[in-house]
Amino acid sequence: MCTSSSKADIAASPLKSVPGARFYSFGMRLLIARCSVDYAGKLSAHLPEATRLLLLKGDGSVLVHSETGSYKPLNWMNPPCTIVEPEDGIGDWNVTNRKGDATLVIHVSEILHDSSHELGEDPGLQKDGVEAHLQRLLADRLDPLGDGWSLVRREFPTAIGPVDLLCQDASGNNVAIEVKRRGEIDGVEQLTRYLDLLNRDPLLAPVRGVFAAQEIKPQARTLAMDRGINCVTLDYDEMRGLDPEGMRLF
Amino acid sequence: MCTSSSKADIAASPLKSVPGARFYSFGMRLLIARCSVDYAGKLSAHLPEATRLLLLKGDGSVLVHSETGSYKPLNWMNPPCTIVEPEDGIGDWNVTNRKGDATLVIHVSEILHDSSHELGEDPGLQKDGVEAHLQRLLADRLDPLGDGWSLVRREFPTAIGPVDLLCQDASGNNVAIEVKRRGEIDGVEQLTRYLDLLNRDPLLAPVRGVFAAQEIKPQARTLAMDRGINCVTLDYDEMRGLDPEGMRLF
DNA sequence: TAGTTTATTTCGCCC
DNA sequence: GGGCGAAGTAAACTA
Repeated sequence: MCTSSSKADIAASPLKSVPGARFYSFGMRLLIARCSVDYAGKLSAHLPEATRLLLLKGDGSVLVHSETGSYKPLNWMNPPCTIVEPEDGIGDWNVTNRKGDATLVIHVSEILHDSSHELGEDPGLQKDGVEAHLQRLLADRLDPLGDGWSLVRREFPTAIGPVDLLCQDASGNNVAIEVKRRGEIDGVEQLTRYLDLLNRDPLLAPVRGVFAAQEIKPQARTLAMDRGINCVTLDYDEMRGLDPEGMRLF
Repeated sequence: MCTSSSKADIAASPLKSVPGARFYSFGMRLLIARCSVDYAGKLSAHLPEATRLLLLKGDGSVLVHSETGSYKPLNWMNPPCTIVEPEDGIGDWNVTNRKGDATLVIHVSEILHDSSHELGEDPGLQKDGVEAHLQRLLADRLDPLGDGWSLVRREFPTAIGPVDLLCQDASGNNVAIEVKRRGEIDGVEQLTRYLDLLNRDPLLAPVRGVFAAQEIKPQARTLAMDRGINCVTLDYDEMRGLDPEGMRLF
């Protein structure tokens, strides 16, 4: 029925205990259980008894998955919510959301698997056509910046975070480049902070800045010009066409 | 980092093995792994390395979940698709869909947990105002079925799933009732399977069937009659009005 | 922060 | 099976 191997069997995810019940704080818990489910919120729904995966996320959200079907769970509860679990796991698991306008009751009759895991924060998804890809395309071919440019490093590290691109122009001067899909004032401020820092390093200085984006808002352009930062508008489709490397993503 | 308990550690879900790789046929596999992910399909997306839950469903679909966030996975692959796994699990897991217009590559650097489970078929979700509620209303008041009926059990369990209602008619004969909002051929087939099973049990046999729905399609009615299954059309509003218990949902 | 638009939408329903 | 519209929409983006 089940095979299992875990590299570590250490302390469970932190749980606050109260008599007869436990509340989750964080961590991810996986249960394979025979259960029926009742949901009452904007609508009412019911799942007849069957064996399912119960996924209890660190933020209190709950997902009920079956063996088939797409990524949408059969039933679920969005965070933030509170889970109250019966003493031995058998019985009603009551899930309520913070707003109090929905409840999910999982009637567990048998638990076939139960494990908890600490995953930590997730850096999150990067989609193409956005900053990450623009940065890659630009790093591969610096043409839009001018002739004779060379790349020093992508994601050049500084104390306050990595600069998107550090380059040298045709004269051999260092240039810090901030890449955005949509260039707004925030981006100019960000680049300004990087330039401040980079220009304190005698090995790099003088470093000037280029603000590169698919679209640059007038206010951002004005601020950039005022601070001596050049603006470059990037044509995504053209860059993608120019650069054979750009065709394969990541 | 992890606590785990499994009731049974028997054979894994059936897997077809080929040199250096395994293909899934069914079962559900849970992996907690350090990984990065690349997706290329209608769009391209990338997940930097982190520890995540990899959910490999029986139909070949794959879900990549983090510890937070709602029910939508960070990344996923819809069924049907094929999973090719590296020899020891470390390395690239290649997921391709049947149509061949999308690929998902999971670069696994460390596996913290790995378990497989057989869940079996799921009876599926029943939404409000419909099946579940009709079932409850009918269970509370069996009037629409005839006089002198009594309820044996709601969701009477069988090997292939729960029967909506098991009743006894005025003569004390068992009757299995399948409740649908819209009665179609599938529902009749479903009830037929239940009846087959129930009638093998000498303690229950003979068990006849009743197909109850708000609306019964002509084809379904014909098939039901042909199999000796009675059809009952349910008037939702009338049942709701008759039964004071029926007013509160679940 | 709130309103609007998008989605690897998913899902149900009708034809 | 293809088209249409809702979804416990969720999530991203814009103002």
